[in-house]
Amino acid sequence: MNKILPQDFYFNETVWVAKNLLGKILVRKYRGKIRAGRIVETEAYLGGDDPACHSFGYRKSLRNQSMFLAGGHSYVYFIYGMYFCFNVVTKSEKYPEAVLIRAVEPLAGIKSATNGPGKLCIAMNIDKKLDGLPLNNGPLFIAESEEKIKSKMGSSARIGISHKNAAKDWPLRFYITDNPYVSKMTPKA
DNA sequence: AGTGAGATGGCCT
DNA sequence: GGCCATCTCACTA
Repeated sequence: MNKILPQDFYFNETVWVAKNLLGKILVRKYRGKIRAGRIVETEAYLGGDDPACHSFGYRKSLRNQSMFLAGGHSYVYFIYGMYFCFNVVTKSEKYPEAVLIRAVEPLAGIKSATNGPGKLCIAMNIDKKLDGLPLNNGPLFIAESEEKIKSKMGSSARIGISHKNAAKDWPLRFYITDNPYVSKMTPKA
């Protein structure tokens, strides 16, 4: 079994974590079975000073309270009335920052598409019950990849940010170029 | 290929 | 009431 990432991996700067999660393995244990995928697309959300982040202005609410946990916890929220999105919390409790996992490449036990944040949560059975959990050895964790993947990284503005948002052009989306499982969505104009 | 609308519901002001 | 860190389908061309 691959080595599980230590919690201090997540204490680093959020952009560093977003870039370095590319290639890592997301593992979901559900009813005694393993579902796993290689992370190929992420986005950084920079907490109190990021107008596109749920915790902008350091406002804490029922929905976003998991962002105020220490790095290495999950933040799962419900969006558009039908989808969940999965994030990894970074840094310390003082900084409500996180990395959105936007797409994974299926490796094991996956039966449907994983090339988007809502779709990968369906494929890996990630929902609100997994919100706020430590990503160590529970039903959901992230592990090193054993083989070195030769891949280039690309970046862009984040997807789905309102055109009125001051942070809509911030280049905080990272992905493995030429990977077919990167989402097809494009930033708003 | 690109655009636009609808599904669908919790949360915030 | 309006806004969403989405996705799919139907439409134009």
